[in-house]
Amino acid sequence: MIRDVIGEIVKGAIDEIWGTKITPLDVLIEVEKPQSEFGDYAVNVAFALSKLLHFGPNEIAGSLVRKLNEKRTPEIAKVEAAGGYINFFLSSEYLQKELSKIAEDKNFGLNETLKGKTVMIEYTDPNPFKLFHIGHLMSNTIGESIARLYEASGAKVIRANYQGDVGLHVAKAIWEMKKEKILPRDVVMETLARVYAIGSKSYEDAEEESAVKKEIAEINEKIYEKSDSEINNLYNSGRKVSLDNFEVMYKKLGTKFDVYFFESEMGEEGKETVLGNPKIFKKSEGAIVFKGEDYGLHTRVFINSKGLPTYEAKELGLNKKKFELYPLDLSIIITGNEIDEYFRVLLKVMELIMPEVAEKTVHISHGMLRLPSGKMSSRTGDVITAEWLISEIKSRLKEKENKDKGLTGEEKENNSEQIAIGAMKYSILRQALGHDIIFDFDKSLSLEGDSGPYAQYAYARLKSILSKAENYDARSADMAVLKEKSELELIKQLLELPEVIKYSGEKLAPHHLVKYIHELASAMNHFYESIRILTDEDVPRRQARLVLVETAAAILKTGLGLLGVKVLEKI
RNA sequence: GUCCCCAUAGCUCAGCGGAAGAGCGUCUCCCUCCGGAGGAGAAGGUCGGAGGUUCAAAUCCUCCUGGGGAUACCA
Repeated sequence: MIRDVIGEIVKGAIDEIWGTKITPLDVLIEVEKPQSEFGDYAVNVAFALSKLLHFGPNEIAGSLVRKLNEKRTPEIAKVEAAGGYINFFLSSEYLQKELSKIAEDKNFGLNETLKGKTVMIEYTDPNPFKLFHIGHLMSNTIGESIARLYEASGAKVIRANYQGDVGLHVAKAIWEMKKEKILPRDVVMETLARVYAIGSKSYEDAEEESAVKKEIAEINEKIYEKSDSEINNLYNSGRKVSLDNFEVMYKKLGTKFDVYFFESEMGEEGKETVLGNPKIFKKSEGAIVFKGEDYGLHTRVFINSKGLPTYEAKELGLNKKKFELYPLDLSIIITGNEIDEYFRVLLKVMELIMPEVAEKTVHISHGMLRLPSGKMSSRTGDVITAEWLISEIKSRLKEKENKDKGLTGEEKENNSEQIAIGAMKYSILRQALGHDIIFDFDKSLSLEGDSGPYAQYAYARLKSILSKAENYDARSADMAVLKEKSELELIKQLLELPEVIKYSGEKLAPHHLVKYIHELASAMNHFYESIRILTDEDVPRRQARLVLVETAAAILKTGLGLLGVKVLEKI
């Protein structure tokens, strides 16, 4: 890569000038990307050298530039010293040559740093009997993007989904279903949304030791024991309706899970694990707990006073099972950040009782999507569902629909769905993980500028140009005719892709890729505003420009694909 | 109380040891021209405050202030 080339020649120059005084190991040569007006790449070794050599950074940078200018490298057109920095400008010849290479490289951008590794990524994790809300949308969007980034680095990715099909939330819903005398066969999604909201409100409003709380606790136990046939029937029906509903959403979002885990399957394993480690867990007030305070954490209950495993115990079972079922090199769990500290306790417990699992398990979290009024909650019923959000974006898109491009009704519908989902995913992935997104429609969900639709639109325009073009061929076109600034800037941008993919994957940070995509789409828009393509009289140049358009479109498609955003040929 | 996370332009956010950035919003321009969900330009910041480390701090450390989360049988 070009960074390595620059690093090498700088190292060579340092060695030639000061070889007797310092070794190249004394200083770390970092090649970074400065603001574009300073150059394409910059090296700041002069600052570090100035301390070792007792000269000013400016003077040292100047000496290095003089040395670098003595022998030219074909990749570099110009080297400058400025304010202690050494700035490098790439040559047109280099850019043109690279473009011909990537124009024919179908796998451009991908790398093999994780080849042979198996990685499980657990994400989305919705709970049957509850709605699929925007929190799940966030988890799904982030998890899917990270899964794709890992695949782009050569890993075998197993997409996992852990769904909470037992627990108090289910009991609350069934309690209300029983009260309303709902028959199992009549249960639909709307029923579940309603009974859960009412059941959970009743639970919250009820006094301690009240009949309501007792009844719900009793149902919870019966679900666990599967001892009551009426409850079993309601449970089975509600569970299936929920899961089918989730499946529709996964398909819409473009996720296909390889494995589903259920909370109901983890209780036994988890309970055994806890009981099998009496040195780690302690009895306290009738429950079995882990005293986190000994490790600077807090105490958590693993088996409650009724003898039932809590979520914590089940999570132990789950993580154990993951490694029993698959030869994992890494297990990533994605959740909301409100359970960060809970997870720190859990990981500490895992470290103590299954260190081989713990050391390969990573928990990363995202912030909450918040309403301006406060925390989003599905308990009180003011939940924002994924379904609602997508349809709301769709209706906002209608206001700015383009004039007719000869699309059928079906194509239009598919377009608006994909643009809405793209806009939503883009705005989730746009910011670094872990921070809350204050969900204000007009502010946080942009459809212009740095947004999904902007990138999809740039792609559609390139495709539109290509669809009107005569035959052109990447093998015969000579890229040396591409000399305009906008052309060269676009090529530079294209060449960044491999590094961005690698970096975003390593850092588990899709937002770096999002930033790149915006810069790429912006370079494209600038490019086709400033030059003519189809009407260019110079035939060889027209051919070369078409190859550039085609390559740029392919790279934008790759990049958006890694975000889980679909491109559209026509908008 | 204790423990985590956060504070950068009017708003939403990048940057996380080297040269203050993007989008939106505001103000100017650009459709005889391959799609205006677009392009060109301008205004706008002592990076919450105070110390410290460093040749160099938005970035690292300490304290303070303000916001969010967690803190025993929900997840």
